[in-house]
Amino acid sequence: VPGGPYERIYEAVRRIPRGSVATYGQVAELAGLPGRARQVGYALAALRGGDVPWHRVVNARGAVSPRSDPAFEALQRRLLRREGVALDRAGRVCLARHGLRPRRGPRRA
DNA sequence: AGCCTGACTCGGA
DNA sequence: CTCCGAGCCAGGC
Repeated sequence: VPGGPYERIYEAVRRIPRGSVATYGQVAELAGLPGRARQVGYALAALRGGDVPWHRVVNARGAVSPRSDPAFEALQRRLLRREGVALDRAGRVCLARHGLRPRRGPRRA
């Protein structure tokens, strides 16, 4: 739905740099919807392809949120890895390294 | 209208 | 570390 409230969320997700990830809460804030992390998940669930890098969104623990179809979880991890995002043994993203950070660049030598 | 569900998060036990 | 409860919003019945 173009122009709908979801567009702001999608727009925020598009702003996540390649090789970085953001939490649902951060996306909500970037979209101007503080405290509505859940709505972000809902909006992303409504995605049907398109140019939204949904795989760069993870939960506050840095883990890929469980979803109805586990196949997508694997896909998300694969897409992240393809972008150079490191995942630990527990399958969690190193937020300290790839987490969206206003202060410190995501990419650091 | 109410009730249930879901890609969430936080604080407390 | 894990489990629970409360707050959160949109949709479907």
